[in-house]
Amino acid sequence: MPSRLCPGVVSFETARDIDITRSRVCDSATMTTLSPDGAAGARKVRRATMNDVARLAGVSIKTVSRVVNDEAGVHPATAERVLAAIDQLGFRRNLSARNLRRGSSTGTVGLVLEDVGNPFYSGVTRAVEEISRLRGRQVITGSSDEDPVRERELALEFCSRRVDGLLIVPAGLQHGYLVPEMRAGTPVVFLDRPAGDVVADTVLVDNVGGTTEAVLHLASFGHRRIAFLGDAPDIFTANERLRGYREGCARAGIGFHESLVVMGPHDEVSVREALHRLRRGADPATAVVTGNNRITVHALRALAGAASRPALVGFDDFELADLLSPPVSVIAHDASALGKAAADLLYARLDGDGSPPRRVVLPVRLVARGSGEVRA
Amino acid sequence: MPSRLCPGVVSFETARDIDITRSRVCDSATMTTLSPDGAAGARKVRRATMNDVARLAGVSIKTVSRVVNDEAGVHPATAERVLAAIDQLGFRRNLSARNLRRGSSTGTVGLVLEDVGNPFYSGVTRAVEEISRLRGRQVITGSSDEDPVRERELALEFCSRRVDGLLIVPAGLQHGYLVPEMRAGTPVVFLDRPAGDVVADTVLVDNVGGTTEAVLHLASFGHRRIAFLGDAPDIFTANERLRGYREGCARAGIGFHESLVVMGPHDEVSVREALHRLRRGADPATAVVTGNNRITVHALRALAGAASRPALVGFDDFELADLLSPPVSVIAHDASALGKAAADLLYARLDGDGSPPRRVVLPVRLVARGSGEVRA
DNA sequence: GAAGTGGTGGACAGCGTTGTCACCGAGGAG
DNA sequence: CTCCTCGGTGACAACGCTGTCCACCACTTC
Repeated sequence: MPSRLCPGVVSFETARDIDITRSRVCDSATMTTLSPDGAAGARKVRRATMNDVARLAGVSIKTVSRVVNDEAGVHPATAERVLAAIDQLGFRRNLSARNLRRGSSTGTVGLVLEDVGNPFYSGVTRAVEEISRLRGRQVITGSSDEDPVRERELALEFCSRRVDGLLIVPAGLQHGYLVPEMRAGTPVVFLDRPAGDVVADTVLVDNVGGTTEAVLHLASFGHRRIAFLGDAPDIFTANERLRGYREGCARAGIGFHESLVVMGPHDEVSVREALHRLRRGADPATAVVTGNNRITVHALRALAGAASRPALVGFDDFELADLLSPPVSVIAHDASALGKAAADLLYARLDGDGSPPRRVVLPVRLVARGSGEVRA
Repeated sequence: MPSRLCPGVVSFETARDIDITRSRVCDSATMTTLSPDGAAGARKVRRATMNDVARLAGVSIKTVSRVVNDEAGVHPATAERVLAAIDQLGFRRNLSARNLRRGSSTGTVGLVLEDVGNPFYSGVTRAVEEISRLRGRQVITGSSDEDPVRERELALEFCSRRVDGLLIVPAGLQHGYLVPEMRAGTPVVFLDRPAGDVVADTVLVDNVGGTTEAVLHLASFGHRRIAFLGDAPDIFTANERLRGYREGCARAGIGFHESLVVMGPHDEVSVREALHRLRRGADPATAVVTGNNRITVHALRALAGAASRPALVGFDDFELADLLSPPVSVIAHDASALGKAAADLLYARLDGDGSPPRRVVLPVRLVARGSGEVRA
């Protein structure tokens, strides 16, 4: 057993540094049955084609095609021979060649997002996959890591693969590169953020409304010094949420104070420092709105040991928010609803919907759990 | 603003029921610039081919190919004309046709897992994607939802698409269907669980060792009535962890009691009931080992309001475990390490590694945070 | 003037499929 | 016996691209 007992209480670790050199390796002797080829390995072997099957079965290639495609008009005995040959050779129809010849769709859609590893986007991915499954299509994903160049590479690569449609969480603001693709008939739907300079279907969440609501909610508990910790303002959602914050301040009649706003990019340290700064001095912040779930989590960690806590409302819901103490109030929106709405829009286009581009804004909900319901 | 203020404190909700019919829709009039085609839409248009480009540029198709592929020996002026034509027609090389002709790889690998939406697997996905990116390959994913039929469909579909390799989190125990594919030279690596009846590369985590360690850890704090809540025993990892639990009980000298084991499938209700049952009576459990992160979370929710809590160690780490009170002790293993190890193995095969199939067992780590360090 | 030489471009085949059309032999109608 | 139908089958081209090979046009060199 390679790991040892840890006697003490240690802080959170992601176990990212597990030492792979200490991994155990068993050889095949301890394993069972059914080796695919004595000594296995990826020897580069030409795959059997219909031609090979045809030769072996003593029929023409066309007959093989008929059998493979379940076309009528093949003598049962012939079909039998063909199937036996297929089995013997391990033949599997080459979909690329098929699609090429038929000029039909490739049965794939491309999904470009910021990071598949982020739970929010993996929820989106799952929803897209689910809808695509019903439509008989496969999903190819790629993570842009918020890099416009990478986004472009991915999207165009997908186009070269002739995806039937493209779902994109935009990383940048320039999407002119997609115009030829769209003109060529590839529908594109933008998710979570709009494209900068292209008119296309877009699915967003109500960033402004949600943040406004968060501020009003906090103000209704008597808070007048409400801070906002947001992501880098060149990210669409961050900027929108900042707008919502301003709007909320205005509507609550508490004024907008530059000094209460700290935009990112944020990491654990910067959030900690920002909170520290905001909460000292003569007129400290008594409440905080955090601009996304990463920032919320950083904030919670920074406040973990603190004697007093500001009231807190976070944008984005996250698992276990209800089990923390106090439970965290959030502006919730649903990754799978976002993915579903976008996929539905895409498939409507693929079904021939030629109406003008739509912009769908999904509602958000304030989920009050406790952290935001504290009197000033 | 479609949503309203929620005055009270409500319990956790996933916002899954957001009403899409209340979504706002803006028409394109409110949008900006650069419409791809006056009235857009996915009119099915034949995409420009090299032939079209050649005609327009007044050169042969081969010359276009040369330009597109940056081959030497094209007069700059000719290249210029070709590039202009490409631009005008929005031509983009068809990768399927190219790969078909060249007999080269499709530059894709297939990843079949249980659910992309699950944070653990999305971590795996991200790692696989990252490695694949370095190798210039795209990843196609599919979720089997623990259904062997679906897994098989996905894997074979991927093979039809001629993926260069396959990474599979097995849903069932029969994988003979992959033998022809493996024999045809498609390398397959199994992740997280072994295949039932095929010898192939496999990457696992140390399920037995981890659970044993959890039990010994709890026993070291004086617990002698340690319960185990595990997933359905036909799932490999669940069964292995049960084995580890037995082993731990044996080594701790506390005996194995059938009545302290409750295997799944589990949902929130069944976990709640199981815990309730285990903790009453004359000789109640004073400690619990939970068999995966879902079960751990269910257990935490069930215990949230309770007056007294059993000591708890969960298999699988999860975000925020350190911020709960008490912080949750876990057996941690790393999704991205798993994905990376599997991808590395796959690419080694693609690079020609013909050695016998390997089984890699990644170590796990006990991360003691508090919930498990409670005296009996 | 004949024979190389290097730079430029095209004709053609073929990757693995499928759509079109034509063929062949058996059987039924006239 | 001829004509026609019809089930079963195959030859062939083509999908979009690239590898091979060859043609052509200056030029240079003997």
